[in-house]
Amino acid sequence: MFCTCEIYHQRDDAAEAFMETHYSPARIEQKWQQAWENNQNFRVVEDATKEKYYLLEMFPYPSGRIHMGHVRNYAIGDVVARYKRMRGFNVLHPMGWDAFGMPAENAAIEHGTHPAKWTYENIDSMRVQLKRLGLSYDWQREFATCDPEYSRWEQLIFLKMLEKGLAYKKSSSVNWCPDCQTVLANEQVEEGSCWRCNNLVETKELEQWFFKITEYADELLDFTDQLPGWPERVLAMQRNWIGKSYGCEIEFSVVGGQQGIKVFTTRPDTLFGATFMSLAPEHPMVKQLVTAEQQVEVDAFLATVSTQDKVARTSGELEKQGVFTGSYSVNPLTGEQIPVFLANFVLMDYGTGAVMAVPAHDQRDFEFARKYQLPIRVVIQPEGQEDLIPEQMTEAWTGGGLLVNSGDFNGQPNDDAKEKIAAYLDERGEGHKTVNFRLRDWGVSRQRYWGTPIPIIYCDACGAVPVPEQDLPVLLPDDVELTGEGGSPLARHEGFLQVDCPRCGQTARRESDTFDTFVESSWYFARYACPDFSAGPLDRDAVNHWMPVDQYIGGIEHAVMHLLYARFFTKVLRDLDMLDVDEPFTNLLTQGMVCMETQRCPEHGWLYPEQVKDDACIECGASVDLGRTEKMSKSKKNVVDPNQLIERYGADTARLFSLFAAPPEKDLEWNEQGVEGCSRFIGRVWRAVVENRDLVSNCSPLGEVDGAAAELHRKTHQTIKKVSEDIDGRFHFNTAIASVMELVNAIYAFKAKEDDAAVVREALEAMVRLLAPFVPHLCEELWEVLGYEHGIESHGWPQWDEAALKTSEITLVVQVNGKVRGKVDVATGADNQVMEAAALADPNVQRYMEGKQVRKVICVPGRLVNIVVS
RNA sequence: GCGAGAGUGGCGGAAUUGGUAGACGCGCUAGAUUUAGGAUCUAGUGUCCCGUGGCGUGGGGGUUCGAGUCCCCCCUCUCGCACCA
Repeated sequence: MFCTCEIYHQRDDAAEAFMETHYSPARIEQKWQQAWENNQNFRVVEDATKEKYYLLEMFPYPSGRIHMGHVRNYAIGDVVARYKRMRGFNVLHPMGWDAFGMPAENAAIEHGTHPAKWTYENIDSMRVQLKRLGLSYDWQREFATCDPEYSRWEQLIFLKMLEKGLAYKKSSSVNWCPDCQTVLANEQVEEGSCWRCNNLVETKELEQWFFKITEYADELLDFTDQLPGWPERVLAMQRNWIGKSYGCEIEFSVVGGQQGIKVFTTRPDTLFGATFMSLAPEHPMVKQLVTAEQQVEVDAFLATVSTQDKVARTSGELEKQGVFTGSYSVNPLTGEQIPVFLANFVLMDYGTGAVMAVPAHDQRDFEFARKYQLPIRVVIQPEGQEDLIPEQMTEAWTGGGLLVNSGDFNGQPNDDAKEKIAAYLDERGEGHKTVNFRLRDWGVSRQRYWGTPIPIIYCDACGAVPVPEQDLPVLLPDDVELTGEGGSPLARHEGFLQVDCPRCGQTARRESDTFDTFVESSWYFARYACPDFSAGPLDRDAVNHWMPVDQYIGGIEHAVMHLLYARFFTKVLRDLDMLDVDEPFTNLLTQGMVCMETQRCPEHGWLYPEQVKDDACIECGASVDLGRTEKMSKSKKNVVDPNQLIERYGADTARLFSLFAAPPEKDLEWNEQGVEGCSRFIGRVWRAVVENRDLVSNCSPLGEVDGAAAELHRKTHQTIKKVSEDIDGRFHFNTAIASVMELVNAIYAFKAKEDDAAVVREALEAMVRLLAPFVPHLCEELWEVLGYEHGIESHGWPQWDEAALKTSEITLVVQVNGKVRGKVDVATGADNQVMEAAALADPNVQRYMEGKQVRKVICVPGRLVNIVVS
């Protein structure tokens, strides 16, 4: 058919030509994201012919909107994934959703939206946002942890742990808001009050489920020495958290009582100085120790302590308080009767919940003794100092020294006495050496709706009965009303609660608590190996193929909890025969925070960047105060929305700036002008290719080159080497990008003639391929402009040619007495004599040697000559 | 208090094993583009007196032919832990 309006056709052609010569991120980013999806470029299956590489970034909570922290985290990961893929690895790079948690319940309470609806809608919108960044995930492995298919297997793992005795139930104290009738996490207690209703928080004893992480304490600690790919500070934090300490358990008998009191101490050497004893208020022996005369006082004290929340109890700022029980115990070495106190700073869940108090040598005991006028006895005298006199002491002496007032042990160095007193006690059956951990078992019960139900049924006759495997998963009921008050909605949901006992068939009730959401994130990385496996939690073959994660990337805020729980779970899964590795993450990269300057208007408070124009508030025109640079947060309004950024500059620019502005492990300071700079660089890259397209198309192969062309050729290969080494292992993306910028500058500076086309083409191709992991859309498009049909990754990573790096001459620095006085060119590979001769011949060098005697000449081949004169 | 890390131009940051300190980018300055430009290109930009020179990596000492880098002392900042017996 004829067209009646040929003019429009011409216009279309013109428009097309325009679009192809002008960089349009919106067009090419959409084009390539579509292409990757259509071609399934990032889909991965086990492949015995390729080396596997499992790259994982910490999966996000589906809050609904991505923030700059996500952009940075996932941009870093994507560079590594794309680079490794180009290097020929079979890369597993999955993404999913840490989908259970409180924000969904809060949204339900505030807006009446069901947590599931809220969560899945957020996931849908966040997936779109992540895809807009062009991240190379195998989306077919995506899952959300709130999916019943995930819960099913988590519940099964729990049942297996129960069988092995790794999960158990015990009574434990929690923060309790009497008004909201609910349990609060430590971070929901603000200055002793409930974050929601501001009422005073109490502690309350509740029966809760625990995972026996302490059984793995030693292994978790020992393996911190076998994780060379982890940052030292993360390992240090974990060691600190595990807190292994060597000491002694000693039993003190009670005057007039049958049962003794056990204490744990790291200082058995100070035992002769124990002048009283402090027990945790929750100690099980409190009732039997309190005498009738002291009852009233003790009850008052216990009442006070119960109003102090857990955070305050362990904060260190709390005033030391205590009360005498009326009872006495016997110091096993001195035979002396010492009073037994209750003290608010003694914690029931560390050691034995009882402390032998040695006021002369422990600061807390010292303060306590002074307050309640208890005796202080020095048993260690520091060497080379004046003797300690109790009445004159202003603080405890916690250092070393020789024992005094310690019977047969007098005169011994205290380190020796630790061993000897422990041995002596052991002999007499009054104590023994032991180790103690700060790490406590992991309480996993949460009195919440939006979590994985704990698969237990309580029967009056049979007790706590596990839900039979074939009845899994225990599903959350849909018809719940979330108000935020009156405890967990599950505990009030009769339809959910009522169930027959699987063992005896009698009417029973379900457990209404759900798991801590850290449980889901403790094994998701293994499930990515087999997301659709339906015969169990993990497909052993697939998991053994992919695990461990070769590189894990995420925020430092997870240094202890998540990363320790994940390590623990891996060991549990190993011992349950579900996988075969000891540690989940071989290498860990903890990326820094994304920060930005804060801005404040005297009238309107914190301002978003878009509320400021020319350093003035757009509302009132007042000049704004620049605050300090801090982590981006909504409360300070120092945030940049990734979606707006992508709209304005494109995903490639957003990615490039995140990677260029700072090395990954350091904090990144967001700066609009820096973003502009990256955008400009992308424009330069684009034009370098487009403007040279005619020159380099159909050029002859690269032959012998010399002069400026040889220099560009060398620069190309130097850049390939530099970028390869910066990415591989070092993760110095900022310097990798900087070196490509140098190459681009060199391309611009090079005045190409017709017969230089091959050198220019080589430089352009290297530039495009080296940038592909960082700015993939741009590079795919330019690769196509350069005439290639298949995706850029299929061409692999460029190799540098060692021969091309070599120059016939190199420039040496010549120093006289360590100061640079000249530069000379010598042939590559020149020996020391040649170097020295060239250096001595330099006129300026000679000036500085005039009238002096040469003492020594140091030659560093290829670098410098240093002439030492006197 | 304990533990970890950091301190380099106006700013973000380079300098991988001790070998030209300040790569690269931002900002700034000047020039070009026969109009303008928050576009593009080119050049300059640690600092000090005029130079082919002096000084310069938080401060002080040391090792070395040579120190941002190694050793000792001190100062400042950031992060984590903190009544753990």
